[in-house]
Amino acid sequence: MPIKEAEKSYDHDKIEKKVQKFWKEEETFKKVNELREKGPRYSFLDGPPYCSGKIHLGTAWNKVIKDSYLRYKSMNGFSLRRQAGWDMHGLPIENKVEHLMDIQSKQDIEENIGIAKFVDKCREFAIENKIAMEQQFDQLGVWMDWDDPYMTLDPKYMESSWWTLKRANEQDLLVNDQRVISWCPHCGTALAAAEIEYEEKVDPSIFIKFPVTGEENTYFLVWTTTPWTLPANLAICVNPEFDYVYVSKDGETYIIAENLMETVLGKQVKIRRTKIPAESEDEEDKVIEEKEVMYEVIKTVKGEDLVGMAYDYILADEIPKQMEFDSEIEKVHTILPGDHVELGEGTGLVHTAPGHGPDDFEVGQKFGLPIFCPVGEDGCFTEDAGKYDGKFTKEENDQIIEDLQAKNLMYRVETIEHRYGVCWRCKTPIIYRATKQWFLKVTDIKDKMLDEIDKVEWVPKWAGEGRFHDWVDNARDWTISRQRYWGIPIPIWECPDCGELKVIGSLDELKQESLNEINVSDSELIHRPYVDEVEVKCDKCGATIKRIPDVLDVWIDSGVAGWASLYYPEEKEKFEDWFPYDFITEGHDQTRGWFYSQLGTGVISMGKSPYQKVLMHGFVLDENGNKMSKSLGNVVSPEEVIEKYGADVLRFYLLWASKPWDDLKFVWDELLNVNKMINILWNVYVFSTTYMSLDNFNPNEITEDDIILRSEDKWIISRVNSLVKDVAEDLDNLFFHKATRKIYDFILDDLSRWYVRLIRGRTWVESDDPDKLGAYYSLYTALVKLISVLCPIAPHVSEEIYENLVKGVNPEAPESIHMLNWEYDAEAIDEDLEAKMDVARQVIDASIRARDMAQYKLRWPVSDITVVSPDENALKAISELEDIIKDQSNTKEVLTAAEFDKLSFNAKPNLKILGPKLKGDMGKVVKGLKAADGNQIKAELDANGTVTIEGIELNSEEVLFDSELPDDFVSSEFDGGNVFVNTNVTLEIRQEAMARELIRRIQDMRKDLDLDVEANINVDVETSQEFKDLIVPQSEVISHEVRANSLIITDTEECSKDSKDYTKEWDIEGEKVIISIKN
RNA sequence: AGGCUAGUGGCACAGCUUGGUUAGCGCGCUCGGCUGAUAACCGGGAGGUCAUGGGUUCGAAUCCCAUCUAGCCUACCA
Repeated sequence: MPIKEAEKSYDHDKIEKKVQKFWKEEETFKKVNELREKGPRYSFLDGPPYCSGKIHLGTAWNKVIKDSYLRYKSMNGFSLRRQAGWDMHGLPIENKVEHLMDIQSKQDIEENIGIAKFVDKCREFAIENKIAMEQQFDQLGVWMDWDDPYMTLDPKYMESSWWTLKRANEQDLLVNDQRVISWCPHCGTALAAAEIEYEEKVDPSIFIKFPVTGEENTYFLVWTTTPWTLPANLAICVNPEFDYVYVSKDGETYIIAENLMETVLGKQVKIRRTKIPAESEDEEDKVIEEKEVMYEVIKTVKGEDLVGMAYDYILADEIPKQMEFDSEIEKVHTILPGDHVELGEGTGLVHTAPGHGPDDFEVGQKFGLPIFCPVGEDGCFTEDAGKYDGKFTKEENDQIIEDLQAKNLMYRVETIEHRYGVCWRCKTPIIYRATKQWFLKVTDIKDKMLDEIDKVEWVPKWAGEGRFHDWVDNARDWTISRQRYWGIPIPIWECPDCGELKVIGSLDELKQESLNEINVSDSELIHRPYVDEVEVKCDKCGATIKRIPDVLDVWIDSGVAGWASLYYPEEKEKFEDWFPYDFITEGHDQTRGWFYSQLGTGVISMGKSPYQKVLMHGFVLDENGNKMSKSLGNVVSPEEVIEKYGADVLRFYLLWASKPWDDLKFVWDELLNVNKMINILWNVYVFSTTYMSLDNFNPNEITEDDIILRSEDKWIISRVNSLVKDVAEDLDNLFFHKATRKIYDFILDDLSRWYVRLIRGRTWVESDDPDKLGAYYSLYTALVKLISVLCPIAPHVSEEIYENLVKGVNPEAPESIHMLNWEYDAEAIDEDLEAKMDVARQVIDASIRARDMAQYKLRWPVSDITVVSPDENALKAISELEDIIKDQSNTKEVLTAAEFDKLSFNAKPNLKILGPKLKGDMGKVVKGLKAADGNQIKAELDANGTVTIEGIELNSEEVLFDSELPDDFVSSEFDGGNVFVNTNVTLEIRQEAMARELIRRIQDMRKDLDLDVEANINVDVETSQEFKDLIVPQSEVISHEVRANSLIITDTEECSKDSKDYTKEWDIEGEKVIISIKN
């Protein structure tokens, strides 16, 4: 089968659909994997995207990096595991389902809908979303094992996470503790640090007067932005090191940190200046200064002097519970020392509510304060809050302020704009609550985690060394319990009587331990609510015990993917083959997410990091550098791009536009560049197939004897092999931007703009000319190599070209381009030749530039050009590639020289030196130099170092030269020297030039007629006697170039033409020329 | 408040590791050319205080310090 002529234009939609259909029907992905089965393993783990239903450009980028890299690895012979992963549990889905089912609260779920139904809905929703996203990835041409993915809702996956918790418990890393944690009042659950986002929020900023017990009109000034925590206030902290002042103002005394006094109370002394104009000019204006003291400092004490003082609780009437504490516990409502108190904001006296702040909690524990938290899981005050019972915390801010104002305990009320934490999904501002939660004691394994980070190879380096290291270093214990429904149930059964824990590590274990009969599927059994019903026996006291009701933080779900996706430890074989992973890659948001959760659970389960190399990639931003978000309305969807330009263009663009670890500004105009590149590749392909199919070219039937390879042929073959080599290096380093930019430059510069241009003439030759076949062969080789480099990145268009170019002529060829090995021919690389070609190109560019500036048409030949360069290697390159230069510069001869001897020089005196030296004799020398032949003077100076003018000896410093080009020359610079073009038009040149002019017009007319490239024509030309004489000697050339069977050139008078022929009248260099053609 | 990253013509980027001609490329703009790859190509031109300020050096886009701006991450912003 021969090479087929390609479709004239690049239709991405048609090609990509066709290729994807081919992959599906032929199960190409599977076959490629089988092909590499025996190769060395390269293990990769897909970070599971959350099943939100829609992928965005960031997700697309992520998968494109993975896909391109893995396709490359596969071509290098590695056996891969390309299992897709899906993150399918968690609050985001619960929130969406709540929305769909119009659910308002947890109570709704538990009492009206039922957990079973709610969980079912969540499962259904997650699976629907997964399917939708699969299609989107598929459209991108991402090759992953979509049929056998790992899913966090898979019971076999989930039991692995149970095992991890069991491991944690064995190492005493699993603890239940009362602590103050972040809490989402809407979702009614604890949140981990990773689940909190920050937004600008406006909150009250109030200064409260806490009356000092037993001292009339004396107050501690305290600042807070959360009035709703005041009902839980149990103490005030001061820093024992700081100085505090007693200030008397408006009849009251305030205690405040000295450094913050003026910030809060204002300037202590105000100065008013009154100017009294002077009465006469001799006197100066009088200024009267009046000092007004706003308040007075009575005394200064150290913070530690305040410690132990008591204050009257400010909401004593509203909250009876508070007064119980007051009477029972000594430290309640007193001043306590705290090193955490700083002077950045506030008053230096910190309102302390152990139930509402992590620091406060610690202080409370230290001094034996009760952990008083009169707020329920819905964010509403409880009975303990007395007057405020049942009200939502944040909404009660105003009421509390009002109550305090009524008691005259408010010093000042303002608002403040600051960043405040919100729930990552429902955007509700979080509150701090003291609750009992389950924790992984990350603080105990932190050192090990930090060690492991150092062993991992990070790309870029700062991702691990800076960012991630910092995050882990600052990590607190990980709150893993969630008071929700759709998640992995925490496998802890706790005995209410003796407190004994039983942590179940697998489904089998659960079934064995269960006291109930189990008659539901594994998938149901391992989810709520079924697992809640399973009762087991307490190992210690024998009591029948139930599971704690919480589910796991979803970050655990994905954190355990390394072994859970391999069903370890229930299954061992695959685990041993693939764990730990050679490579993972995710966005920089995953520093605190997946990179962290895997490392934590990995150290707990395996004692090491599950990954060995990490590429941390950037974010896709809009063209202004802003994050794409629905609220800004600047989101560009991958589908939109694919529809306009296709998946290959998008894929290439994503890897080309920025360094992988930098953020990527998505700019539509830039996409056009890539689109253009692919179009040009396609044009080269069309160009190739047009001639190759015409000549029935079959590369497999060519032997060395059939072809002649010119320098440019060897050059392009060398270049393409260099490309393969260089791109491999870049891809190995994960420098996708460098790899794609090299490919881009190769297609545009080397292949299209240079090589195709060089060989254009040769493709016009008919018959099996070895020179033409040499061009075909080289072009073919270059194209096939090129697509094999391109195919990991733009897999569709490469496959399409491969199908025709390779499979079309070789039935034995692998059935997909993705089955090729990544190879290059080191022997074919000739760096010396590549360097020489660079010189030749520059010379040609320079000569064209020179002609262009002189408005000497390139179409007209010149008799010679002279390349002048001091660099011998450059001159050598030029003579070696002389034919190319001749052809492309349209010159009959290429001369080289170290110096251009046709330059004429005019000598002139160096006035700066000669002026002072000669004085009166200057005139003579000026005249003499002007009259003399500059060239002669230069020669003499070069030879002797001196020259004598009018009897005066001058040295080379004293004479300057202007160089002058002869009229017939134009010149232009290139990197290594100058090119001089001889533009003298001889008769011969004029003849050839006019022939070219004529040819150009006939070609133009052929095009008008839309003739086939190979069609023959008959041409009549009528023109003046003079013009006829110029072109007749060129008849043969003209006929050949325009494929004319006959060419009749006549004087105007003799003319008689057939009116049916296509006839056009032209003006060529002032001559009237009438051309008729017929085919 | 701390950490990380970045700031180079209108736009998007390279160069910075290892200091050294006239800071480079593409797009865009503009003027001109070419015409059998033509939705292509070639040439000329305008357009840059390399964020700012210091320092080191014979010499700084590049190294150092400080500042500003932006993005991200973090924080016990009470």
